[in-house]
Amino acid sequence: MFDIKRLHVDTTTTLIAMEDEVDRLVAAWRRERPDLDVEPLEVLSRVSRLARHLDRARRLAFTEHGLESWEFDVLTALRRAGTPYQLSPGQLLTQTLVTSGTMTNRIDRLTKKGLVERLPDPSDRRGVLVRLTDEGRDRADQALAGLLAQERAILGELTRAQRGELAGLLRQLTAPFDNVPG
Amino acid sequence: MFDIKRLHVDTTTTLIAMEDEVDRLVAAWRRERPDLDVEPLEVLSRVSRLARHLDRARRLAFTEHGLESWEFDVLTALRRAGTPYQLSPGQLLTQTLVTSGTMTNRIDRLTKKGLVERLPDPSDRRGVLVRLTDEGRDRADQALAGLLAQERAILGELTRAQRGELAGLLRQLTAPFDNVPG
DNA sequence: GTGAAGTCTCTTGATGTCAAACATCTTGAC
DNA sequence: GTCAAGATGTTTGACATCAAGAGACTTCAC
Repeated sequence: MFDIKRLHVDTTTTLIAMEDEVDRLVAAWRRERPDLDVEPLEVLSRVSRLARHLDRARRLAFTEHGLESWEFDVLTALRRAGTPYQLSPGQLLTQTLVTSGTMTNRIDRLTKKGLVERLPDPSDRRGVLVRLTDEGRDRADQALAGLLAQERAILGELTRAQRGELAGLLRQLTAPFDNVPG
Repeated sequence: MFDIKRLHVDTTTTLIAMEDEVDRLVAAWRRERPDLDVEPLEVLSRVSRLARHLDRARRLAFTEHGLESWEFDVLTALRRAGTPYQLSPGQLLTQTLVTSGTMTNRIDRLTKKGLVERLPDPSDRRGVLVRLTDEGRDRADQALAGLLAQERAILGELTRAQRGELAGLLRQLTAPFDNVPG
């Protein structure tokens, strides 16, 4: 088993490692269901919970720039595509992990706000291309700067080496999802 | 900068490290905005995306047990509390990271399904206690076993030591959120 | 005791998301 | 050519979530 929790049984110096909600969660399971091996929760429950915290923090950061989180997701996907800043709804799906109906709705709303526009795909008459307007591009750039500042603050807990290690381990978990069309 | 990506420029042996969507995302930003340091995304975008993938996988696993994800979250929080399997809505909030209105709604629906029941708090007349029914307890236990099996499969990518390391690094990021009431 | 401030849960209204069905177009085997 | 299978984007209806605020109760200083 892991000894990590041993590090902070001494409550006088919590500098070494703070307990988090998942520690309490896992301890509770070990008490209630000692027959079960709940070790997987140590990793994956933390991922889920951290993501929820990040969602909330991002929401706050974006409202300062007059954007919603979902708007940021779509606008930056287009921004990353480079000139002429256009992608198909299908390409946007794989980047944002939402369903196609949701994406249609998002494009509608962004079009109404003048941040993107819909064009027919010249090479496939079923298809559509979504293009960023100039204002959409500016808004995306501003919000990205804000987001990075916030994320840097959150990651201040870790050294550069730790961040690299964490990124590598997470990549091993995400790669199967991203590469097998699931 | 990180050298991690260097590991898999050789496309003949991808055993070492597979590229994921965030690698592509970061590469795109470095091309489009070379003036910006987007290193924080290497960690936090992976956390968010992995969480979305996990959400989907969990949803599938739970439907096999006739439960929704949100039902699982509430039922297991009560299950972990131990006999007599009851908590206040407020305690459930902090564990599930939803707003109070959402929790009210969840308790309503679980009550209708006969999985929990609402009792007046004997020590505080503003308060309520939510208690698991016998059926609720059984359903929670079954679904937990299913979830753990699935999570073990996902984590098969990593060695035990890597899982321990990952858990430790994630704890450092989640602890500030969990301990400073935010 | 009394009042102000805080806590706890529920209600309300707006909104975003999903799953599933659908219309349109493309592709490839024959 | 033609037709079935697949791909693409949209529509629909149900539903869960959130933010904000209201109502009921508790706590604590005085």
